[in-house]
Amino acid sequence: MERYNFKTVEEKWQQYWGKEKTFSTKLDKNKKKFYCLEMFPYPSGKIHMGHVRNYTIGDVLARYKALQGYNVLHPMGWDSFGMPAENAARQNNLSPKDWTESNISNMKSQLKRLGLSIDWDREISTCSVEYYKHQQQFFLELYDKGLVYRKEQDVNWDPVDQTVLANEQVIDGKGWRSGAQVERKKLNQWFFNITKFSNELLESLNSLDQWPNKVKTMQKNWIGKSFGCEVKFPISSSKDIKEIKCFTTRPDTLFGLSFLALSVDHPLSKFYENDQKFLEFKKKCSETGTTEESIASAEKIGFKTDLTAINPLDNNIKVPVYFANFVLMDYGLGAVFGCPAHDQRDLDFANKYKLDVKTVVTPKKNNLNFKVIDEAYTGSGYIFNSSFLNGLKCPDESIINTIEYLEKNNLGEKKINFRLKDWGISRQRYWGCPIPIIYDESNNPQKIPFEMLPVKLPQISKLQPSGNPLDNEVDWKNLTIDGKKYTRETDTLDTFVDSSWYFLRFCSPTNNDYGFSYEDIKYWMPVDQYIGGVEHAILHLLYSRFFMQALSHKNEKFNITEPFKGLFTQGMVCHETYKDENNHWVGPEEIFSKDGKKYLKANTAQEIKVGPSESMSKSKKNTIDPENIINSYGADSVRLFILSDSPPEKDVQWSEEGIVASHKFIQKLWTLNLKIIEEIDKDHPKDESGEFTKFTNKFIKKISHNLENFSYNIIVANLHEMHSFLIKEISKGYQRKTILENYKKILITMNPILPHLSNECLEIIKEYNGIIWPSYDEKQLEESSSLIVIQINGKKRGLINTNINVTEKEIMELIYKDEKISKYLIDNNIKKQIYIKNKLINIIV
RNA sequence: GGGCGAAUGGCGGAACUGGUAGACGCGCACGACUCAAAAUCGUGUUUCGCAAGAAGUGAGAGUUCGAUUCUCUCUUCGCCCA
Repeated sequence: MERYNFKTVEEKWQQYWGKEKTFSTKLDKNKKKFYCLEMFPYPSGKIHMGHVRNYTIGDVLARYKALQGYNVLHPMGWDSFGMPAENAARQNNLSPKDWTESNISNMKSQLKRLGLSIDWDREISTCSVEYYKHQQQFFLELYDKGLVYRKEQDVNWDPVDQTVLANEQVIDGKGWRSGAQVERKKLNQWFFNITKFSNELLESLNSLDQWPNKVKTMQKNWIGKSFGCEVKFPISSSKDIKEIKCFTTRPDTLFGLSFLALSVDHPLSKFYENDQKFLEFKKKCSETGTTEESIASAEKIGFKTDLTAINPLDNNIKVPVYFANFVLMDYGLGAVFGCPAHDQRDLDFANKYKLDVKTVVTPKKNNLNFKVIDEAYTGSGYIFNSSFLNGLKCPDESIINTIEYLEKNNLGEKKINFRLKDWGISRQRYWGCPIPIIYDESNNPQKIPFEMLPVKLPQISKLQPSGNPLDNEVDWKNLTIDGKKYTRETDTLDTFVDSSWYFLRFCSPTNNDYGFSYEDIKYWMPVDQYIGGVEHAILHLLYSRFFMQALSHKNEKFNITEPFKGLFTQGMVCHETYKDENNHWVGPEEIFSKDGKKYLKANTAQEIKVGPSESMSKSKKNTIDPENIINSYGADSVRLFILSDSPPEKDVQWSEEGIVASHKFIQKLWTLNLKIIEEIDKDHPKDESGEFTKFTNKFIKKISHNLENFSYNIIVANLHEMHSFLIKEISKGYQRKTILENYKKILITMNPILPHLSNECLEIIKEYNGIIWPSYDEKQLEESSSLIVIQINGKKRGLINTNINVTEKEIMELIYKDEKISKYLIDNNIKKQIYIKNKLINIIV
């Protein structure tokens, strides 16, 4: 029998799609649009299984919507600025541009072999001038709106490599490459004022009803709105200091006050600039990293000042003031009050410096002997030991009352604080979008004149091993305008900026004078379905949402506030892990199996230890190269398997057996096709059964429903059911007309998942033209008989197949005739009967 | 520590608004074809039991005629934030 030649067929259709420009999309106001977008890849060199899964999920949806008649925008591009290119260039002595471009061309051809319905005419790459010139324009626009500013901020500084490190490059407080102890260093950097929109970004989450709750919660927590209060603490000191303001979410614990703690960058530090001991302490603080985690895990240390703070609620309570390493200037006011009994961090600090610990919250109202010793109590309860606050229910009632009291007596005021910080966008890197700023001779920053855009990234033949590359490009860095000397900003933009508006660019990929045209985005935006990994749940999605806020700020023409209407986060692709007897990771390709056990190929006697299935990663060597798999089994097999074993939002386990099974199934569908062609040719004079048409209608309903719900794994099961039904049913004898009509519909419903095979079969039966998503006939779904479950006392005792819509009385008669069931009724009185029409009867005896 | 989510055969997983638990696939077993093997096809496969039957969706309670599904408590695991 003829076997299915996936190589020829898949290549044929991929060429056809390319030549016919099947997936090129044009703005068409008469058609309803559907914008389907998957997170664009970083061009690392080769596609991996995660990409295969992401883009297959998106492609199924895009093809389904297109068959339904939508004008589908399904583009693809490259998130092509970033550090890996710079690292690779340093290692292999080539230019980041060449490295990136060759990766793109390789990955593009790999993606094409998956048979994705992508409009390649809209391809964009963020590292091209054509893309980033518009980004520079946006930067200046935001600058004019006052949403860009410069300030000093701590960075992770690697003293050996003379470079700034991202948080993930700091491992155990050391630089990932040099191994040097990372320092905190202050640097002038550019910021986007994302916190201006904290409230909008938070409130607007409520409108995103097609986002997973999980992601919305994560964003909510990240923005971190908290209600609290600024409290004024009077200071007694010989210096010119009257008061210190602290932000707190727990003013109700004020009577538990035992110290104030200030950031070393607090304005008051100016009084200690000549104090050698303070400067030493400040230096010590800089040895801790800048992440919240490293600050939380570092030992709490303090520098005691000569100041004394007075509790605003009771002038008799006087406490010391410290500078402390765990207080950061960019949270709240850079000053906090310490209440050790009800905050673990404060308790650690108080114990270290032998400060008072006064318990002011008790879990039970009557337990007035409750005392915190070495574990802070942060739960709810009642206030005590607190003068006029005693007895208040904590936290809600007590906080409200305290704030009210403080405000009335002008001791503090209610404040809302956000955890969200402004977005630092400066990167001391070469391979990124240049920041369109220049500095005059007194080092004052200013916008580059508009007509001098774009600021092109200079070609650098050889990157130095350390330092900021653009800083060394003297010819590029220095420039003269109207006889005046200037230097360029040598930092580049965070690559998250690149990905914060790329979905707008896809709408107008060739628009030359602006990043997009308003006409295009009015039609295409928002993205109807965005699909990608949950690892971008916070930053990328939040930054993109901010970018829409920023662009629409003071611009009536731009009225998109949320870029992504629907969001779907897919799970990861996992694989078993293997280790040899020396505990070294071993890749799946180095292994063969015999009698159910796995051995090392190179050394046939060595048995391999099989570890748990974990997400594919190079370090664990448990990756599978999609290209090899496509070569061996074809794109349709890969698509089928990547969708089949798990729901798309959960992790899926890649297995050799699985892909083989999918491939076999493709062959089976081909065999079915051959059999159907035979039956078509036979052209039986009349239909011997109505089951085929009935099945087709049910099938369409199921597949449509499962497509709408992303239940792609169930669709694969439906396809198997379809195969086993049809392979038997078809030989019953059907007219040519009946077969063609039904089989065509079935092939179309298969199309989103198995586009090559489906198209090929449609062409063979000469039904390729005018394919649209089939509808189903409700009448055909009606059953002529029903299978009724008979329960006695809630237990299943039998099934009765009978006419549709039988009455309860008729069913009881049938039950009495059935000995197997009726034996449970003899000698028993029926107390109650519950009858669900056409489904079930439960008899209580 | 806080938040969110999950737990169903040997394995991945089905089960629409409470109504036949285990669809579909993998694996395994047996059979057919074959000199033989591979491929292919067929049958079976939750557990205990020869059977009749009984038990069964992480554990325990509750609501209900009926709970994988709803409520509460607990255990374990995962993710995010600290």
